[in-house]
Amino acid sequence: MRTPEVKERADAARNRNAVLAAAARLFSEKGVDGVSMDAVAAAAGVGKGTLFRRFTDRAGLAMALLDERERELQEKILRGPAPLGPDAEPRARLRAFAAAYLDYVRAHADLVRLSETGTPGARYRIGAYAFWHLHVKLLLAHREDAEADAHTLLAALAAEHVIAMTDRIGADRLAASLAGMIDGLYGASRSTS
Amino acid sequence: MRTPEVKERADAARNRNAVLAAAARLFSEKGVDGVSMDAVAAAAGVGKGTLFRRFTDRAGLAMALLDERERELQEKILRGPAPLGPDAEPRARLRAFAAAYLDYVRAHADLVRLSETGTPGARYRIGAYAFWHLHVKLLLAHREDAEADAHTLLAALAAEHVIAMTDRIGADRLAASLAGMIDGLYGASRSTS
DNA sequence: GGCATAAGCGGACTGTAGTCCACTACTGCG
DNA sequence: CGCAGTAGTGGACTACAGTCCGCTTATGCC
Repeated sequence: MRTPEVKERADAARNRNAVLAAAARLFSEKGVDGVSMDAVAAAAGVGKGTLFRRFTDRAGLAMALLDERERELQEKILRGPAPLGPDAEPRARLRAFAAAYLDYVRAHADLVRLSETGTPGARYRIGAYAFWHLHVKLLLAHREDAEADAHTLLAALAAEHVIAMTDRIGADRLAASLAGMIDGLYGASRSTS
Repeated sequence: MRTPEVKERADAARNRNAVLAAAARLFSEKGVDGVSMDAVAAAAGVGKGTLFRRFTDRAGLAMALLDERERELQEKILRGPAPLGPDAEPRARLRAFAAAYLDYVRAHADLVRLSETGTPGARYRIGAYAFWHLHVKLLLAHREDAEADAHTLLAALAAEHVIAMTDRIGADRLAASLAGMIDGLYGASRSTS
């Protein structure tokens, strides 16, 4: 988990791990949509109250499960080799990010969708989104409003969209379209710098 | 409703109108999220089964309510004056579409979100999406993969995204970012905002 | 007008997310 | 070591979306 603000009691930690393990197993066995929160609680041997206290809701549980994978990608971006890492040129790096993030979403499609679809606006409030957004924004520093453009680009990487597009045009065409869009952002800069 | 494939029985039509009227009233009184399907059924004086038989689910009810507004915009696009209508240049027309659609979403934010958020992928299956997509695709005919690019552009107009962005950067910056993105797709040096 | 038939109806029922709160048992302190 | 206090627990409970199926009634035909 991301930040235990205060030290966590031993029994609580044990239960949290039990829940994560049970959830991971059930989700992979029956699919994300085939598992109820009751089932997770029962399989983990805890009560429902405990489950919700720790993870807030279904989306929160999904986020916790994604946490590790997500951090791998963040690590590669911050310290890994080019083109993802800091040694690449911005445009190439942004293209690489889009491709890598697309892979990440596709690899965990249902979980990511679940994590983005809980309460309205959930996607935009989670720490991970802030990270991706900051990264893209910095790579778009030449734009007049890099912050807004970063959001716009990330919209096309929302799980809901990625899943639907994978279905109807395939991941390759989606990736190519994103790459083209990125090129457009470098080629048609409205900034004077 | 869009197309009664077969003639509809008189009592059915009466009930459908009662439901739409009741739903419109309740939604505007208490907000979309403050109204349950039971409440709509009760207010319309029909049973729950009837409500679901006609509208399938919550999202379907939202779509039915949006139907008329949506068609107004479609009409302006198909036959209205420039820049939205067919007499404008593609780029200007696409910019105008993005702005107009953005307004449409913002004007009915909760309903549109509801209509897009029902079952996973709902947004992409409804007829309206097909219409917008076709329109954008035709305006992007010069692109290598106009179909994919149209999807990518529309991703930034999903209700979820529009609502979140309105909150955090404001509609104007979102609109400007979309315009810039469109300019990028035309490969051009800038045109006036 | 009377009848057959299927479209339409409605409300009881099911499954699930999320809440609540009385109870339990760690943990730190004296 | 024993106690106080609070973090943690669990399962009964609520609210709601969506399903099911036996009953009702509009409609078209004779």
